[in-house]
Amino acid sequence: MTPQVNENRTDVIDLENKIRSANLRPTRQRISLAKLLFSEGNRHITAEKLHGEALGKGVKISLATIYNNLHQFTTAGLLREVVVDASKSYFDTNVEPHHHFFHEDRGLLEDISSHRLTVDDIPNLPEGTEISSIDVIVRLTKRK
Amino acid sequence: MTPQVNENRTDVIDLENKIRSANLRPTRQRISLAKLLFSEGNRHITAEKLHGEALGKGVKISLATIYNNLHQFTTAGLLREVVVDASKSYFDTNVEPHHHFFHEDRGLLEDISSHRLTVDDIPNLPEGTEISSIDVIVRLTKRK
DNA sequence: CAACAGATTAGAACACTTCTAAAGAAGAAA
DNA sequence: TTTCTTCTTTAGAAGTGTTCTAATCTGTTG
Ligand SMILES: [Mn+2]
Ligand SMILES: [Mn+2]
Ligand SMILES: [Zn+2]
Ligand SMILES: [Zn+2]
Repeated sequence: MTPQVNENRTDVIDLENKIRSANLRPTRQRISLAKLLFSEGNRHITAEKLHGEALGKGVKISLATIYNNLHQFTTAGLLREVVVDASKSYFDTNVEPHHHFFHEDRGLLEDISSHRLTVDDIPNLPEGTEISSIDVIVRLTKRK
Repeated sequence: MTPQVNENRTDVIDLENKIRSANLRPTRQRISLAKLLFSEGNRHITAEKLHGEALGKGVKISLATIYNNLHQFTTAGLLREVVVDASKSYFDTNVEPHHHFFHEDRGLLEDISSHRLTVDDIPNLPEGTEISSIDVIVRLTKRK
């Protein structure tokens, strides 16, 4: 199955370029993380979960490296951080402006396109400030 | 100045009733906290800041008691918890539905009435869920 | 290759929060 | 009032997610 192999090769090269475009060296650890984060659809994931996933797939990587890279990817605009829980950070591979459903019971995030949900009538901003972002979280529980 | 004294007496009695209405005993610590939290306008405050404030006013109270009571007040509907920072919790004395400006540099919250800011076109909810709350955070930075 | 800057790592440290279990205080009953 | 019960407070230990440290390792450039 050469096509399979070629596809994988190409994928890795794309990921390496993505990493290089952030001025970062494509190390074994970064490539593995990029594969987990970016190779299929959008993800919302915490550092510890990602670490567990990596170890589960046999990728040897320390938790410090997970944090280092999540922050570096975030700084480079490859990820964004979503604040929904006062005790842990979620990283989002969708960096377009958008909003979220948050399933409180499962600790799970789901995107809401900002074309669908809109925020209206934002009041005048306090003097000397500008908007850095607008976050809408629709918190969900099980229907009773 | 008897009026002063009477006013204070009445305030404390109101606070004691507020505490009793939550099925909690009006202890010295609870009355002091209620005074700090509820006696002038709406507040957004963290546990450690409130602890510092109490100590600063000579109220002897442990941090554990601050946390215990913030949670008890929240459960009783006297406070709500606002998630804006992945590393600490803010408690809000305004329990009406409303939204927030968050001054990221100063770690400071400011209310936006939900009459002024509205969220439109919330998409259909995922199967089997219902909305528990909708939080809008308008994050602000210093204007450059 | 050599040389260097950047990256990874284990484990310590940190900040915030929760837990534990013992002592203290409030309210009800008598 | 005194007694009894239940609730509350507390110091400090423990827990949790995250960041730091400083030694080692690896990618890149010449
Ligand atoms: Mn962070
Ligand atoms: Mn809490
Ligand atoms: Zn998202
Ligand atoms: Zn508020």
